[in-house]
Amino acid sequence: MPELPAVEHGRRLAESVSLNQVIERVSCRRDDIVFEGVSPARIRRALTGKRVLAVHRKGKHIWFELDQPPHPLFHFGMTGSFYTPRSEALKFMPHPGPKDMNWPPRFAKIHLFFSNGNELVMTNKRRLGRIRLRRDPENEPPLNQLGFDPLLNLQAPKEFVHALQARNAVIKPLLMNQSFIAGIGNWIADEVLYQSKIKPTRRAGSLSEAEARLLRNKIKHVIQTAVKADGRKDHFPRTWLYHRRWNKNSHSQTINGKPIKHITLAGRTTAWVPDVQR
DNA sequence: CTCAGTGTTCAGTG
DNA sequence: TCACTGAACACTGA
Repeated sequence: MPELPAVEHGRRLAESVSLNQVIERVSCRRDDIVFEGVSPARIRRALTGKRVLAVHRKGKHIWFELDQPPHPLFHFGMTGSFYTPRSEALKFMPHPGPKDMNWPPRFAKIHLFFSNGNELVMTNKRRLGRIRLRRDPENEPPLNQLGFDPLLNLQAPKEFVHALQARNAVIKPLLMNQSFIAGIGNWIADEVLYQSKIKPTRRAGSLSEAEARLLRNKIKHVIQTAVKADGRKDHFPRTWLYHRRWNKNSHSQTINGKPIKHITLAGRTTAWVPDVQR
């Protein structure tokens, strides 16, 4: 599910059920991939009886600030999500068991029970997500390796222009480089380049100041708009490439009738519009 | 049966 | 150090 807007949606959901609550019970099974070697016993010991003081996000990472370390960090990978018993999205979650048994959802990796009766589950279908424990999350990997978060700390235009001009990298992979900017993934990179009229194979250092400024503003615009849509992608503006990028047949086109081309960059499918992007 | 996918990391190369 | 590529991870759904 997750680039920055979807992760922020998850953060808000988690905050809404857990803020100032005590974690009364933790249910999880051993999973040495998702829990990165942390045993169920250690997770339970770290979380049970602790109070949630805040739920933070940087880039695509979420972490709970507890009243006592270590603090849990969550990364969704490509297929992770938070759910509560009242999540709308649960209706679309298939479950192999009898009907009306969609709680906890399929692929649940950790299930938290709070003192106010609320519950929160993190699912992870493909197991590319991670749940970690850190004593000082912001000053340890992976959080301290992240670049600036474009929702919380977007660079000033001048700084951003200079940061781009200092790089020889291809612009699209650079936008997805989490140590440069934290939170942009495949579809947002394509969207902001399309809206900025910049060809995804351009070198960052080749952008004019005007292009770099426009790109910065589109990053801000796309992310803020997607965050406001709060998980409802059908609320994204109809002009966005997003709605049409997945159709990979040779006739796919934008809302204005411009052909959409698909190439591979940095191992990822890249949708772009040659008539618009230079 | 094959393959791509809203992600990340690591090894190998230049 | 920087930059790029490909493979690996893991598994569902088209």
